[in-house]
Amino acid sequence: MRSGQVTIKDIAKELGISASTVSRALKDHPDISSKTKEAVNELAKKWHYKPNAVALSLRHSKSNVIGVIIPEIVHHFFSSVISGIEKIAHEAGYNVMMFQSNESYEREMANVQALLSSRVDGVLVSMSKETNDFSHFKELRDNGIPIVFFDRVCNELSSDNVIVDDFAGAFSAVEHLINTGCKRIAHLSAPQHMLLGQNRQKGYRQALLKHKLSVDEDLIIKCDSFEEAIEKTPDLLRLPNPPDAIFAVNELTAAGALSVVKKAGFKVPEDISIIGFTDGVVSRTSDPALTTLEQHGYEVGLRASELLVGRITEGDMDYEPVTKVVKTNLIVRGSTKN
Amino acid sequence: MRSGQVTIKDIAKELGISASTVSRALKDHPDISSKTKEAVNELAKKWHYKPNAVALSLRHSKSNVIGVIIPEIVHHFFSSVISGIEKIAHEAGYNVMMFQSNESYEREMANVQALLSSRVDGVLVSMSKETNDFSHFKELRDNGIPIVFFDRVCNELSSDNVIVDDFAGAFSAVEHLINTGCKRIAHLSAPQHMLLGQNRQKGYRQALLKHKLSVDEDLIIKCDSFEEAIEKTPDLLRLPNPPDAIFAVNELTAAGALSVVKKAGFKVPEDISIIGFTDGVVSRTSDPALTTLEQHGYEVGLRASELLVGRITEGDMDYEPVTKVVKTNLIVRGSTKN
DNA sequence: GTGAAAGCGCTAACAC
DNA sequence: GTGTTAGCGCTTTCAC
Repeated sequence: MRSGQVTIKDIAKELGISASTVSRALKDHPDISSKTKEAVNELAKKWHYKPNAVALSLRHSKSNVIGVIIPEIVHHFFSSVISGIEKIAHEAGYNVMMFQSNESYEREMANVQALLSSRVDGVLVSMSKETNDFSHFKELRDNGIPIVFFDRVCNELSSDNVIVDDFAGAFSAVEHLINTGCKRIAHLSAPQHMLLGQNRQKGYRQALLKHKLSVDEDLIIKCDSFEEAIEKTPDLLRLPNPPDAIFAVNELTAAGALSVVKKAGFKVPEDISIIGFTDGVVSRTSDPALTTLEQHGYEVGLRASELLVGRITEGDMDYEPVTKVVKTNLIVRGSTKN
Repeated sequence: MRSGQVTIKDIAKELGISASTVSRALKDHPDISSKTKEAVNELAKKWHYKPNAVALSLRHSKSNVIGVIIPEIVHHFFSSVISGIEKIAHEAGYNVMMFQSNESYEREMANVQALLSSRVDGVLVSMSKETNDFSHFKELRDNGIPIVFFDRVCNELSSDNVIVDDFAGAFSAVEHLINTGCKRIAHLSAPQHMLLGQNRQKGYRQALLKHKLSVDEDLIIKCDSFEEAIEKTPDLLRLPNPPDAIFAVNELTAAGALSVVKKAGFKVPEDISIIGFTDGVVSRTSDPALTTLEQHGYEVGLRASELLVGRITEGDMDYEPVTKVVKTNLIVRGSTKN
């Protein structure tokens, strides 16, 4: 048989007609006789004809591919986002090309170059922690490729963004603790150079202020991983006046704190309440299950993808950037009081 | 300026030379004068020329894209695999196009169609649970596209596979339970049409046999998700002669069983030991932390990707399929006895 | 040392 | 109703 996959030419030759007729027949063009259409469609089916997306891309200067750059895929939040992106993209007829920056600025730039070369129709980005030069993103835009940032966005670049409402989320988490009777609330926080870390801490402080509780700086610790929580939570418990609640910046940190607190003989939530951020499997499967803020990674993916597909469809690069905020919501489970 | 991205023609026109000369200059062809080369390279740089990968793909009938189909990305194992795949692929100059089947046969077929259309150079697949017809994969192969299966492989298809050593892993898990004094070991198993499910069950049975323990079919239940474990584990506990250990086919199932067992008032591991498969965050953070088999997803991704890139490079579809086995190893934690 | 032309697969004017 | 032609961006033989 033919080498490689079946082309329109193969079908044309077999049926003794021209390639353009085959092309038209396949897309049900009104001019073509139903007899020809039938013959073409039958043979196309029999030979498993698949339109060559590469040729179509070249022809139409449109690849129907969107590129995604994320820091690291092995995080529940990011893989959820990808999942949401993938859903919308495929529904809209786009394929998804995936790149990890591994939190490296170098890799991120290389990824952008690959995306430019691939002539993707649009790009979704969550920036690496290292990135503070944005010319590679500008280059995308200069080439008419729309970008939507998500989660790790850039406020120097006026761009479309989809972000999680970190401030409000943190605020409601801490308020929930206060409403259930907690008075000395510790915060295990993310690094403050990340907007996310800043906003969650602000929410924490604001909630305390609102309820006339003083902010004790000893109760705020930079700590944002399971291991770090195992290491640093004991210090909190040893304080002369230990906390009666812990608000952790993410779920693994909450899980770490939970583990330490239980081992130290405290009851959760009776003695110490614990609350996390991001609803992953860990929160659901821990004992007690963790009260947490649902971060809706999947939702972030959906919104970002929708926004991007819209920008691509409009085809006009002269748009007014938009920032969409995905609300978090509190999921009350066993690690906080009623 | 020009609409869209810069092409070789733009450069040619600007310099008053032909497109072919520009093409040759860019790839340092010996025939071209160094003066021309310089001029071309300078302008290419100035104008941020990027070769159009789409045109190259069409020209060379090679897309430099590999497709990946996985059941669901939001699993630590699968996202680790992707991470490994991505690393090797990019090192070898391939981009990665990602598809989720969401455990649906329909979607998996649609994904394969998209991959065929996109003219990817090779495909990596971990099959959906629903899949038991493999003609879509045959179609890929018939079109000269090499496939490497990983984790969820298919023994009806003689194909390249990268698998985790499920048999040995299961065997050592069960042997560990036996060595720590368990006698009635239940198995929460994956569907038996999946090789993975078969092999883990075989390992389970073999370990019992080796240690002269009888296999009680009542203790083998098809159950491979958190929810299912919540639903079905109680049945096990209600048996006239309940188990003193549970070997679960994956980590979420183990976590579900753990939760039920604790709620029912049994002590883990004193009354009932529990062991999982796949080392994700849930196993590390549960209480007690789960003894489990490290499944090395990243390693699986590396091996699978390497194998695929090799097949693509060989360019000959007449190869002898190979199965690579990635070893598991037992991580002993608190959910089993000493 | 450089250019012209053909072709990868497909489509869309433009013919007839 | 169908065929011819040109062109998307690039490479590569074949000229000269």
